[in-house]
This record gives sequence, C-alpha cells and structure tokens, in this order.
Amino acid sequence: MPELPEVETIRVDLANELTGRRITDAAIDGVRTIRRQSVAEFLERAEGATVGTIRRKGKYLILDLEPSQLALVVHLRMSGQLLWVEDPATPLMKHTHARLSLDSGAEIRFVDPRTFGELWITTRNTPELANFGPDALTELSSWKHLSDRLAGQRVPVKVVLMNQEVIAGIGNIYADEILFEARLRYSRKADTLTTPAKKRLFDAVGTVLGRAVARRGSSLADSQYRDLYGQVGTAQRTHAVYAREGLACPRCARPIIRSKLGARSTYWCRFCQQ
DNA sequence: CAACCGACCTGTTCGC
DNA sequence: TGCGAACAGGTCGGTT
Repeated sequence: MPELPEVETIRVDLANELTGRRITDAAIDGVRTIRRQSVAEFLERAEGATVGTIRRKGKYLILDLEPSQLALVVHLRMSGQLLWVEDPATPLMKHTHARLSLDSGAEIRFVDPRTFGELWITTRNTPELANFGPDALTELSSWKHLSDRLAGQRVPVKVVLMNQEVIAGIGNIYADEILFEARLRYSRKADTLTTPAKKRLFDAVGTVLGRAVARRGSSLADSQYRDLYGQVGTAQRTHAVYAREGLACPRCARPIIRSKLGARSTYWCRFCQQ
C-alpha cells in the first residue's frame, strides 16, 4: 500500500536499473491490470521501447519511453509490487500480472494480489494526471503555496491532505504522521488554519516525507510494501501515531487513540493535536 | 456541497 | 484450534 515515500524509493531504484534499457518483451496475465487500453495496444507500445527518464507524480510512476514519446504509467494501489528479477527463470510468484523483459536479460515483475493496481501506456504529458496537485515532496514550494492549495477547502484538513487533486502523494499513514508533527487535529477544517498552523503543516510535510524516503518507506505488515529488491523499509519505526492505538504518545505519553474519518482509521493524540 | 458508503479483490489478523 | 468478522497503506462513483 505504497504512498509517496514508497513509490519514490521504487522510482530511484528503477532509474538505476532501467534507464537506457530496452524492453525486449512484455507479458500480461490478468485482465484487470490493463484496463485503460487493450492488452494488444499496451504490448505493442511496450515492446522494443527504451526506457528514458523515470518520473513520479504523487503515487504514480511514469517511465518515459523512447523513441515513441509515450510513457508507461504504473499505480500500485493497495497491494501492487514491482520486483526486479535478475534471472527470468525464477518461478513466478502468485499474482504476477505483468512482466517486462529487458535487453540485459533481467526482468521487472508486477505482482498484485488484490488486483487494484494498473499499468497503461499513454502520451508523454499523461493527461490522465492533469488534474493532480503539486507533488508533496518535490513541487510544494512554500507554506504560501500550501496555503493557496488549502484555500476554500471547508473539509477536514486530513481529507485535503489526502486529496490528490490538492496535493499529490499523501495517503492514510503519512497524513496522520504529518498532522501529529504539525500538532493539528485531523478534523480541523482546512480553510480555518491560522498562518502559524499552515507553516507548521508545510514544515511537517517535508519533515515526515523526507524522513520516510530516507528510510526507504514504511513496511507495516509482513506481506505488504517491499522495494524493488523485495526488501522492507524502516520508516514505520519512526511513526508517532499510525497503527499505534493505545501506545504512548511520544510527546505527552498519553495513549494514542483511533477514530474513523469516513471508512478510514485515523490515529492521533487528543492532547497534542488540539 | 460535505460526509459517508459500497465497490473493486485477496490476505492477514482479531475476537470469541 | 477453528471460524467468521474486521481490517488493510487507494480510488471511484453513488447516495444522503
């Protein structure tokens, strides 16, 4: 269930392994994986292409393809993984839905038990992502920029943080961690934040996401997020609130509580987040 | 419009 | 131990 830090970790490793490599063959198993175009069109666009720049917008990976001026877009959703496989004879893991064979002999496999994830190949400007807000890590330039994005948002600040059209990349874990870091209550209406609060929020976005990227993302459960090489991240060790119901708040030592916002769990400290 | 809900799926963990 | 319920890091579309 990757959010921005996990996708960024995968992006950097993919760039090291894939840039300049040619996709010699592609295979799709699982009809849901390709759903914005026909499998035939996807394969036709992928095969023979060389991978150029590898970008990220929020939780989406974007692999530029040469010389076609197209781009391969990947979204892992809840359970998707991209795995680097040095030896293509390696037995397929269950729920392997796509394979990209490379001219080096290695391959990239897309594994996704819940099948929510998807791949597609589109034009380089990725019109499907046109309505996205600035990337939370790389495109949010100042507290005033954040303030502009929050303007007119009369919904809970957590909802806004997770709205990809406002700011791209933040999901349920990092929204809770950012709000704790900024000492803000999740239910506070975004358009009522004071200037100091917005400054704290901006700083918290950078602090929390930056720390998580440095730790190669959060791997909370055994079966969940893995990097390109199948390794876990360690950002979960720095979590102050997420999945810590009943444990001591790192600031005041009172128990972390869990509430619902919509259907999602929210972890927070009622004393430190006023 | 804001808030909530189910749907899409499989796998793991929780509670009795 | 067994078994069903609850829950999971995302997103969309529909209803109230």
